[in-house]
Parts: sequence; structure tokens; C-alpha cells
Amino acid sequence: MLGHFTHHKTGKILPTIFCLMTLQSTRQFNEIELNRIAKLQRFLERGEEPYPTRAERTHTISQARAGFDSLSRQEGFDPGNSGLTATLCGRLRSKRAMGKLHFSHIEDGSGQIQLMLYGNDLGSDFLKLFEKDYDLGDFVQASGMLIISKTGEFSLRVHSLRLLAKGISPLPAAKEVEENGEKKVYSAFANREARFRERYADLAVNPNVRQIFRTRSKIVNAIRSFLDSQDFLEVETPILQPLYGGAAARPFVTHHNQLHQDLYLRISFELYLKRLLVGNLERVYEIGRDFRNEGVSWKHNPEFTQLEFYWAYADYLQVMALTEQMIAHVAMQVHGSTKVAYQGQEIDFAPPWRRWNLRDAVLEESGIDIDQHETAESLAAAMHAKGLHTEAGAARGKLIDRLLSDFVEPKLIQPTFLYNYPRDLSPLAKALPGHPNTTERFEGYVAGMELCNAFTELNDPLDQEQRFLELAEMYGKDDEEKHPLDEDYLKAMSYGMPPNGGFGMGIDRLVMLMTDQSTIREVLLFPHLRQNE
RNA sequence: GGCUCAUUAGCUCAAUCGGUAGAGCAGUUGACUCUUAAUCAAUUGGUUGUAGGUUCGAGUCCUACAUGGGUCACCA
Repeated sequence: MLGHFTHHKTGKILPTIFCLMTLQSTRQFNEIELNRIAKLQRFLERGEEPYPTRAERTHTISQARAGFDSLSRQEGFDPGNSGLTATLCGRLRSKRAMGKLHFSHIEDGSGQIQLMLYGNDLGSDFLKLFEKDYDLGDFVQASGMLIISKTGEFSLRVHSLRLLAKGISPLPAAKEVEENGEKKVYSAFANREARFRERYADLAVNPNVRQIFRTRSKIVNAIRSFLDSQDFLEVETPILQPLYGGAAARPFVTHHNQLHQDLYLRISFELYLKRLLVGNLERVYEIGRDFRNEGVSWKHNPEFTQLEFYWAYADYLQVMALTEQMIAHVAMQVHGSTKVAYQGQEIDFAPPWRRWNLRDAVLEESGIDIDQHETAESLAAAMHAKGLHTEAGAARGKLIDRLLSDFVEPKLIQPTFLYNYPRDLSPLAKALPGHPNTTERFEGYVAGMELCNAFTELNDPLDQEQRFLELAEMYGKDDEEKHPLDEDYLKAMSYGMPPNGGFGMGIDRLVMLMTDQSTIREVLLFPHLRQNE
């Protein structure tokens, strides 16, 4: 039967005869790929299945190594003839043909091992076949005896080997060579765009990338176990919401066909989790995805992973203490230390973190005392006197936020809690007793980056309604930032909500800090990218 | 969204003043029984992101677009 494959540049059709099946593809292949398809065809012609359904494996590579190590402590052990056999599976990462002896490395999820293939063991025909028809990137299954080579490397002396899966496309191959004592990388898969678009290849080729995501999993597990040990209940709340809220962000809109109803992808969990406090669940948390229809940057992705927890009968100072304990616990679980290297700086998460009153911070860094400026006009004038230009008609909260991000945030390298935020920046936070324009709110900053946000939650339904209405007035002019009034949330609060402290943290940013990554995309397996072509 | 830099072989990168597009790795062919992603010999591979323009001649200059990086804006 005739199959055909098209060359991507020349359009030349490669005719091939297939004995067992018809292969056909509308995809365009380059020369290397066509070459490998021809090899695949040779497997079929020999009656070998290039994609067998099942693999057999007796050990992972690290298990084989451990078994060998423990046996090697026995008396009379011959490392060149251990008698210990294993069947290992993995991906071919290197091949070195030495005539009648071939060396190769395979890699599985646990590590790498050298394969030694002797013509004497396998037959010179098979060795030739291994050289011709097996490529870097193919998955194989190899059986043999575990030994130490003459040069001292742990190896598998192979007595049989078969293909588990043929790779058609070459993996982006990196090559490091020592030249004059210097390590020279000839080819590393380093192009960020290509790496993110083909994350599978990135992961296959760059072990340090795999490590980031192992660490990420550890971090999330550490958070879960910490909160669970504090009697928090993990819950799940709707991602598709008829109304969105709990943060200032534009939502993604979607539509339910059967119900003829527009729905929003959540921008936060806050309003649903606090409904649970009304329902007498005292300590709840959720780890999940939020979606914000906003700009993309080194610290923003349209969807990101958020942790929020709500804690009845606690206030923001207790939340602050729990936060620093939790993050220190995560650092210990991940690094065995509270000290973490981040972008050339050492960050120490050990409690207590620095606590800095927001007014003091702004005063010290910008010279402006926000308490001396009760109105937006007055504050704007003070900022103009310092040579800062402000947007006409900006609210007082926006101006303070501006001072914060320009003067204070870049200075907050070691973990710091800024606390006591102005009321008009914090519509869901409770006012500080005796200070109606200040709320019991803090944000945690590390390496100049906002990591978390928490407050003593507002639980007065009448005050809450007032805040919503103020907000609607403040942002009502701008359609895109308009916030809907969540009447059901007010109804829930009307049944009585215990006083409580709430907390939110971007998990991706924490992972950045813990894995020394400078962009959020590096810690997302599949970061958002524009469509190509 | 603004500004700015980038896009060349499968991967990583060169290409002087606008004058024949190159290298390493991988690939292909051959040699080699302890190599370290070996070594030796030979060799293939390109519509230089896309579409226009200027020019005798464009990877190089101009315009637009696409994608990415950096940065600013936005993000209570």
C-alpha cells in the first residue's frame, strides 16, 4: 500500500511502501522527520510494533541503583558481574557507537542510567539496527545486568532491548562540551517563546524546568497540610458565577445556552467563602483558579492560582501571624530553611516579618503624610508640589496606591506587612475602631512584589451595602470597571456573619519566590500565549 | 494600549559599508569493544517571521502586520 508524506519546503512527496498498514498524513514534515518516518516504516517491515500497547518494567532507574548499592555491600560482590538483572524503561538521551560496543543513556522519571550494548551480547545485526533505527528521544525498554563499567559508571549491560515509542520529531537537542576547562553549551532549548509554546519539549529536555513544577506541587501540598492542621476545611465554590466580585478586576464573560444566561468566570472566591461563614463553617479555604480579563505581565497571567481562607473570630493581626507561620512552613518544607535565594538576594521568611504602618511607610519614603490630606484634592496638591503628576479626578485611594507603588513597594525586599489601608481602597474591610477612614487591612510584600492581601472582614450588612453603593458611584462612570451589587451576598450577611479575618495570596507568585523565577510564565506549565499564525 | 529591541537550518548562533547566507550541535554515509550528549573522515539541510516598498542588487534600508522579550500604562 502506498502512503505519502509531504516535505514542508519542497512539497516533494515521499512515496513509501507499507506492508502492514497504510500511513498517511496531511502534516508537513522536514527532512529529519521524513527520515524518522522511514525508520518507523522499517520497524513495521520487520514485523515490530513501533508503538506497543504495553511496557514491562521491573525497576525505576533510581530503584535499580538503590538495589545495586545495597547488594554491593555484600561480601564477594563483583561490580562487573553483579548477577542483578533489571528491565528498565526510558527515553534515549544519548548514543555513542564504538563499533562493536555502543553506549547510550536512557532517562526515566527518576533519573538516568548508561546502557552498554555489546555486539557479543546482542548480535552485530541488532547493534547495527540500534545504530540506524533508534534515535534520541525514542522510548525504549532494556533488560540486562546492572554493572559498574571500567570507568566506574553505573550501567545496564543490555541483553535485550525493544522500542516502546518512536519519536518522529527531533527533540531540541542541547549539547554541552568541555573546551579548555570551560563548559560550552552548543545548543540549549532556551528560546522562551518556543519553550512555552512547546512546553512538553521544554520539560523533556530541561530537567531544571521539571524541578520547578515538582517544587510547585510541594508548595501547594505544604499549604494544604498547614491549613488542614489548623482545622481549616478545604472547599470548592463556583467558577462560573452570575455576578462577579471580591476584587477589582474585569471579568471574562461566557454564556449558558440552555439557560440563556450570561455567566462570569470568577475574579475571586471571597464572596462565596464568606457566605460559608454565615453557614457556620468557621474556617474555610480554597485553592483554585481566578480569571482576570486584564493585561499580561511578568507577574500577571489571565488565569492564576489563588489561595483564600476565612477564619471566624479572628482579626487581621491573627491572620498576619498565621501568614508568616504558613509561609515559613512552606519554605522549610521546600528548602529546609526559611532563607531563600531570589534573583541574587537572600530572603528570610522567618517570623516575625517587618510590620509597617502604611501611613508611616508613605511618609518615610515619599515625605507626604496622608493623614494631613483628608481629601483627594489636598493629597493631589501635595503630590504636585513634589513634582508628581496625577490623573485628574483620581480618588484619594488611587493616589495613595500610586504613592505606594512608586515609593514604598520597591523598597520592600524582605518580607513586610504594610497595614492599615485607607477605606476607599478596601470596600470589603472593616474600619479600624475610632478611625472611620482607615481599615484593618494588610498586604504582604516580598522582593518588591505584592504577595498577599488580608483584612478583618466587614460583617455589617448595612455598612457593606453603603460601601457597594459608594463603589458603584466611584467606578460607575467607567462601564468596564463597573461592579454589580451582589444582593444575595448582602442577604447572606443579613443572617449574621461572625467577625472574621480573611486572606488571599497568589500561589504563582509564591512559587516564583520559592523557585527563583523572575516571571510568572516560568512557573505556569502552560502560560497564556497569543495565537501564532 | 505606548515606547523599544528581536525574529536567519531541527536547536544555539554568525554574516563588516547594501554585494555569492555561514558555523557548532543533530541528521545522513563510513570507521572504531570502556565511551561520557566520544573521536576520525565525508556529506545533506535555507522563500532569512509575513506582505509590500526603495535599489542594478536587501538577512541588512523604509512601511504595515504577526509573535516574543524589555519597559511604561492599566490592575480599589
